[in-house]
Amino acid sequence: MTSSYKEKKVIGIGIVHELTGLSERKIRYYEERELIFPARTAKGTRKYSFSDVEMLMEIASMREEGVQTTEIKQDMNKAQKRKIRDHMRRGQLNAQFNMRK
Amino acid sequence: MTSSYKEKKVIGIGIVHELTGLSERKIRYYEERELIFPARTAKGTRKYSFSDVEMLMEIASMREEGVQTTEIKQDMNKAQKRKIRDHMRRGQLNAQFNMRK
DNA sequence: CGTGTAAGGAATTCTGACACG
DNA sequence: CGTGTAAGGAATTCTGACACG
Repeated sequence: MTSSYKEKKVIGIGIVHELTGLSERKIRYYEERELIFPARTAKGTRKYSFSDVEMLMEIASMREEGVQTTEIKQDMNKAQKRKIRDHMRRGQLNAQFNMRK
Repeated sequence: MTSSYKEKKVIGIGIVHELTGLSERKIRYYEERELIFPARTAKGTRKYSFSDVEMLMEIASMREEGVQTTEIKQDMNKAQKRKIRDHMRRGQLNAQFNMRK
């Protein structure tokens, strides 16, 4: 059930700029590099979630350390795989648990 | 600590319209009647929180039942007082608890 | 590669008002 | 009282491009 406020794409780019301190140019560029995935309204304006905002802040600090967008993307993929692996392991444990009762 | 995503004023009126189904006219009118209190950006555009969105949905259903905005506001005040009363009672209990240990 | 900027258009939002009831 | 709408202006956002490096 991933329908929390944190994931809802409702924030305009102007507010994201205020929240993160990043220029709109940068925000759009990180999307182009596929580091974030805003939604679009019917007429094409971008909408971000609080999750996206947090990701942007992480991107910002990595960029400050000189990390390139490509590397950031690789890190994201690793983190994602770790998450899936953990998720599956938990599923297995639950399966075992259910077998026993 | 009321700094959760739910309270952050980051949503434009267009999205609030999509989320609630209310016309922008209605949304602005309920503000005029002091039922909701959006923030304003530096240049004057309204920003709402998820909390405001929820309140709007409650307002919407009360209006459908024919409840007038004035009455809705009174209900809000009652709910608010109840909240404060409960909050204080809890504070008292905590105080007593702390006395004993 | 990452980011700034000027350009022109399209979409958004704002206010005050008139309308109806 | 509650809500729609047309009006005109101001602010927002979008894309594609040129610039620098």
